[in-house]
Amino acid sequence: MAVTKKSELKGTMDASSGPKNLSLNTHKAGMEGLDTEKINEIIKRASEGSRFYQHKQKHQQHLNEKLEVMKKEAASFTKEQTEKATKQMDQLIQELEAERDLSHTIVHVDMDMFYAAVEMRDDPSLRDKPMAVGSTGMLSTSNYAARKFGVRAAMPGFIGKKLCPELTIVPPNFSKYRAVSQEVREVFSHYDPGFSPMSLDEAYLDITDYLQKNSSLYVDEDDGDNHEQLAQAVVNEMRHKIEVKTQLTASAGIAANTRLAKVCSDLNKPNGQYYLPPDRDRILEFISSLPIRKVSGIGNVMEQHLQALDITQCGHLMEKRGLLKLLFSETNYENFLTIALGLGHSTLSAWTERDRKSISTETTFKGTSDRQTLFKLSVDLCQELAEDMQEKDIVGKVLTLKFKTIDFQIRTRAQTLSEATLLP
DNA sequence: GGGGGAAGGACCA
DNA sequence: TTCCTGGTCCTTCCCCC
Ligand SMILES: Nc1ncnc2c1ncn2[C@H]1C[C@H](O)[C@@H](COP(=O)(O)OP(=O)(O)OP(=O)(O)O)O1
Ligand SMILES: [Mg+2]
Ligand SMILES: [Mg+2]
Repeated sequence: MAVTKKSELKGTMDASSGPKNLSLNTHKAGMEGLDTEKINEIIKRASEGSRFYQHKQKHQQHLNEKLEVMKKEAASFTKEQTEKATKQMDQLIQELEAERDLSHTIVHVDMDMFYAAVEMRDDPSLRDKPMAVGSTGMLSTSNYAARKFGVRAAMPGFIGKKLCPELTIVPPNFSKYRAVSQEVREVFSHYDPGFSPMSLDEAYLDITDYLQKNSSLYVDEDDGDNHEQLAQAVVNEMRHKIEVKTQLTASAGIAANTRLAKVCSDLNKPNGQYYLPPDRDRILEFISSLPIRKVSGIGNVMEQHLQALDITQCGHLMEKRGLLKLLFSETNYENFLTIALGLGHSTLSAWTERDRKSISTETTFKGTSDRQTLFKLSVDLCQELAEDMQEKDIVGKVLTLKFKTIDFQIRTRAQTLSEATLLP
């Protein structure tokens, strides 16, 4: 059992932790095309029979049933229905196209194997050795030597050890990562004072202004169409500055909007960058063969839904747009269209000065049903959360208790308070 | 049809 | 033997106006 106390400022809930499909998450990042056969075998053997694995299988089974229902529904639509839906989607496309904005240059910067890189920098004995940051219970990230063995983020440490017995596991030092992150952000602010940090190790920058004002520093004037040269030079310099300042490398993607920039930052990892020209045809060409899973927001479950409809690349979203309109919610099919068109936020205004919506603290411990033990843990978490809120000068309106059973079911109980309150 | 509340779930780093 | 933590946003259901 695990217990969480969460205080929220608005009114929603959440859960966490998403398992993978049936085997290893090979798509994400790091090493491509190694002996995945063997790796999956080891993972399966290590986890088979465990409560976690049982839970995962149950989840997958439930999903399979839903996929079957969806496929039946998809087969039941008439040609007329699909054609009509396609026409309606075409109308939407017109509206979306009218808003396409290719005038901004957005950069997504993402540090390479961030936590692991910091630990390797500060302890030379860890370099060249496979290592990961985390605990026996869970790894936050791994270095590239470890990724060769299939050791990855969101993998429990004990499985990492089975894949790679010589793996060194280092406990995380969050205050250190926060300090490094601060240094990196100082570099960002030189290129875009309004940059949007998305986590400790990544941020979006809108360098449109910077390019316009400083182009003469990087390229010869009157050189015709030099946007690529200019943007590449600026981002290269930025990554270089980060490396000089922190001894850590970063990768970057340069494109006309945040969605594309994010995809691009992954393409030449580590210590590389990728430039996608702000040109409609080039963007559509790029996006059409892109695996849907590479798009931020499409996870394991949605990938399986789409795969069941033979949609694996973003271009397929366009081909099957009528069917998608009939099967999915409005938010979903509109999102699919923007993906298929290579659209996204071309400014960072959506992210500026967002107030936080929730604050929480949770802990996982050895399973118990003992009332007193659970009560004591709850009180401690409340205490911790209250201190955290006091420190950050936050008041809450909704209090949520979250608990996780030994078979990984997550339940939440929430109560709205009549007044925003600090101490429950 | 809507808003507010409660519960659950997908996804991200 | 063993599968984290702290966030965001979306969907569904229910009650009620
Ligand atoms: N599932 C997770 N749980 C906790 N922390 C995580 C998790 N995934 C990632 N992190 C942390 C550790 C990472 O160093 C940091 C940045 O994530 P991310 O950029 O995805 O990977 P990375 O920087 O370690 O490697 P990469 O070189 O692929 O970018 O966030
Ligand atoms: Mg990273
Ligand atoms: Mg990242």
